Amino acid sequence: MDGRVSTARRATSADVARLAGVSRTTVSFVLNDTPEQSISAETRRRVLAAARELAYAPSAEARALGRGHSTSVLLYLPPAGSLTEDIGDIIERLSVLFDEAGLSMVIHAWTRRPAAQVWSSVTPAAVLAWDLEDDDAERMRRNGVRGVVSWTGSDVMGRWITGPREQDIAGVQVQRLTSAGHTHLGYAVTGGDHMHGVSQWRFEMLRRECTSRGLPAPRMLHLPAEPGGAAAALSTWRAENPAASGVCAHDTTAALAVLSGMRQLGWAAPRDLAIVGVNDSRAAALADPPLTMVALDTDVTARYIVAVITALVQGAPAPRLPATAGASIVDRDSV
Amino acid sequence: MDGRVSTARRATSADVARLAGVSRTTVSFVLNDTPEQSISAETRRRVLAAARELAYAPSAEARALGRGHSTSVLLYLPPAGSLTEDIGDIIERLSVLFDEAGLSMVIHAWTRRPAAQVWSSVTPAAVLAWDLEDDDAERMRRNGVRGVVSWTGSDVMGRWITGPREQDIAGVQVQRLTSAGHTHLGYAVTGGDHMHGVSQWRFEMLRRECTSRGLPAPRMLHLPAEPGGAAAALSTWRAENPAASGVCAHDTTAALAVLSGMRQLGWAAPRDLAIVGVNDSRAAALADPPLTMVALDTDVTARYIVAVITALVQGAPAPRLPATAGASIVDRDSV
DNA sequence: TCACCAAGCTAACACGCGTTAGTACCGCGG
DNA sequence: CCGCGGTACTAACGCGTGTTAGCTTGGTGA
Repeated sequence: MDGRVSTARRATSADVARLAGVSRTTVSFVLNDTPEQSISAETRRRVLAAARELAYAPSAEARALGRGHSTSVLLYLPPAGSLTEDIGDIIERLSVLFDEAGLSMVIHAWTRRPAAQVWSSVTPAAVLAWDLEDDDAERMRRNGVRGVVSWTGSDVMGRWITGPREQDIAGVQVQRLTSAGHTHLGYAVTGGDHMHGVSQWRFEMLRRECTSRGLPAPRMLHLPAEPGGAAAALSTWRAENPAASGVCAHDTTAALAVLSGMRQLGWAAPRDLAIVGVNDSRAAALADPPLTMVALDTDVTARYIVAVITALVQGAPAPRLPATAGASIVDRDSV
Repeated sequence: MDGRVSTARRATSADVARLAGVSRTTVSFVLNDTPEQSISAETRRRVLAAARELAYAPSAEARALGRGHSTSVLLYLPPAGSLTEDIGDIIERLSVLFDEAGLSMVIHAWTRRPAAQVWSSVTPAAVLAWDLEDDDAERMRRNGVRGVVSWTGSDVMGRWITGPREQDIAGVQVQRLTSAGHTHLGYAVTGGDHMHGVSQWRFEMLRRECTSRGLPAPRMLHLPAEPGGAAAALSTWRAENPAASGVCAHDTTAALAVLSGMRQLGWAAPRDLAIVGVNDSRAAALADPPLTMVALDTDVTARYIVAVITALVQGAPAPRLPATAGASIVDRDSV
């Protein structure tokens, strides 16, 4: 119950040096396996033993200070309310992978206050943002951030990350619906989401996919989050687009909202309307009927993001998108 | 498309000093409003102007190096897969609040590798963990971490954070079910979750709540994630506990799983089984029937967590739990 | 005139690390 | 005996802060 502050001081490389009876420099050479330096086996053994005994771990701050940039990656969270299960999965994955790459992930919510103050607090090696203005990106670069990557924005980097991915998603969705005989499609999204970059981008990809296959352009279906409103929005949308028989939902919530509205109207899926959602989740699997979803391979996606960022941090050319696209269909009963 | 590295160097306090025509020390005095130091109005003005012109932001690393600890709070993520919508909300809230408190939040996934190496990468001022072993906590304290807080563990700090909260949740759940006439209750949880500290802890709280009200102890209902298995588990559970008429679900997924199993068995909620879930979500509101849930006030919770941690970091006594408990019922149709 | 004080500012150190430029030692060919 | 090269190590610097001790300058009382 006490708020007592431990006075324990963590071990420094000087402590290790003292215990091993060598200089601090030698400790650094041993622990970093500095090439072109010859250390006798006996000395190396003593240093390692001392380090282990003191549970020595180098200070990231001091290291960053010397090198000029830290090993932390600043991740801007998506707009409020969109930290959902699937995004959570990717973040979890990213955390592990960055860890393995020797980087640590710092998370900040996306607020509109002067960006400088935010990244000043960490001096990140790279910034991974959900959606990034061009001038923000440029300002970050000018302040020494080595990698600036956005998931959805107009920055070139962004397309590397999610652009092709979004295209794959749209492709899988349309493919599944057309193979079931649906040609007139809709794009369903809930709440204020339709204003965000992600859904704009995905809607655009969907449009391109449809025109490239010679299908009519998809029709936007904007649903409120409450069940009652969903039914109303659904019936007016059907009245305006009588031919539409299949809908691509933006996420699990949108798919569930469509389902809920249909239930109120006495419609059944897929008989009256077929649904393909994006980002599989437990809620989607447990819905009635269980939802057919496009699953994003979070591991592939996360791995690629980490590969791009580590490359940028090291000044190497960024890798090309992996061949395995990472978007696959999970067939259930809503198509 | 180029991975070019910007050569731009960020401004340091020395740059500001040069531009303002004063010493670096004076710059530091002005920018930190160091008390007991007298700076002329004119000098102060020049320094502030120079700092603004250069868009100067102090280096967090250098500051941390001097002070001995950083301003970052290390947040251990819950075990894989449990980063759900509501937890996401809290994390989002935490990020904003820590930001306002001048702390930055670093996220690490919970892996079982030597903890030392993890927190060495950030030298955190505090650690906020989902579940923490006592010896891990002690080791962190010894290594200079000022605040060690766990959400669910046996650490005293943990009880400050979520202990009373869990108790409130259990209280609200039981209250709602008993007021609807249900006295024989169950506790539903999915997947491997029943092994984790959170659900153990909540089950325990539920048990205490029931005995304190003179009700029989709740019966654990463990559901697999797939719909089919849910139906089977549900019917054997009912066979073993024929009197049980109400169930407290651990989260949205558990509530949906119960619902899905009931659907397969031809049961209807609340007629055949009443359900109260925890942590309201959009999926719960869109279920059939819409689920009655206990909503955790994420803002109150997050605010309290931040208050405790900032107090610990500053060496002040931690505040008492706020009066508003932050757990309230969201009435829908499953009770 | 001298001592003294406050105001306003600066030199210099510490923080913990990586790294460059060295130093001491030793064996060996000339 | 001298020079040379390789091995094994160390002194010292810089990274950008915050902070302590001290330095000048001008004014004031004795």
